[in-house]
Amino acid sequence: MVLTTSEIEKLLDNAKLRHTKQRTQLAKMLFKAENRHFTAEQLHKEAQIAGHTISLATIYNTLHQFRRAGLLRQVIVEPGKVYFDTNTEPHHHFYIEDDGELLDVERNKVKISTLPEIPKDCNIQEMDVIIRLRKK
Amino acid sequence: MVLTTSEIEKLLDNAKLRHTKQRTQLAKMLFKAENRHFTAEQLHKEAQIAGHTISLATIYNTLHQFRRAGLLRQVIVEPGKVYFDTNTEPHHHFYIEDDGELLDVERNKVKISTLPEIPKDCNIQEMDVIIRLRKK
DNA sequence: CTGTGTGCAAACTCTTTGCATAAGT
DNA sequence: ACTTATGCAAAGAGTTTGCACACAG
Repeated sequence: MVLTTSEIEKLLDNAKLRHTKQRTQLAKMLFKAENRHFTAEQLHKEAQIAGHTISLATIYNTLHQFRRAGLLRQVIVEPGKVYFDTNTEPHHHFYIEDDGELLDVERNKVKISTLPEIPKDCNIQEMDVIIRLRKK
Repeated sequence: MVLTTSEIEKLLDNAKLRHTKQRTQLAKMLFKAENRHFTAEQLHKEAQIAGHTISLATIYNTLHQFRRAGLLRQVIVEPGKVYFDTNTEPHHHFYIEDDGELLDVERNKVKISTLPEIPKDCNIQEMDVIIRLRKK
């Protein structure tokens, strides 16, 4: 996203979320830089290293609030671990299994020319393409 | 798969797994019918309804043994839940979010004409396409 | 017999929840 | 003041593991 501090404040306003210390700190960590992928645990560690006081529970709460506000997306690539992605545009992923790293793949880099017939009475909600990689 | 009892016995032989009561019962539940998708929990319930005596731990152990033997595949579509799939051919999935149901999509029904550049020093391990559906 | 498999319960990991306290507006 | 957010610890879901006993070869 790469937003400025004042843009981040607008983001919170739009989401009708109070500008608390923790929320603002997390928002800055997430949206001041390029798109990123992370787990709650990773973000927690990172916040602590940055010297912020924030509990893991608050990280989870905040991430879900951001997700509901459309600022984050969940990516499921491994059992028992939820990744979050600051890129909310439709796109795909590389997943490097060796070290659990997620990389964005722009949507137009994967051309899907044929789609299967969708079961009647269903709508497509989303389409995930995960290309699993192993290091040589 | 739709195998006969004797084919299932060969399956276990090839995987170098003893023909124990529980293992054989599970193998029959899984491979005597068409391809299916299920969680360990679901399979456990089903086994109990069928009157089999088998613990959840043994279900997990057996599923992982089958997976190592290449008889099953894992599919990750939801946080905190692992689905298994008896279809080990490369293929894709519909996931009906409303009721947690997985459906196979044959590989040739999804034509991918362009692929992104793979990071150097990596190989494609697998490619998952999950089409998430919602009921109207 | 010998070694592997099984069931149970306990442990573990990740995530969510309840509740008292703290902070925002 | 009033309301919402936070932190902690406890609870929860799904899965894995350790160990004594049971069973297959």
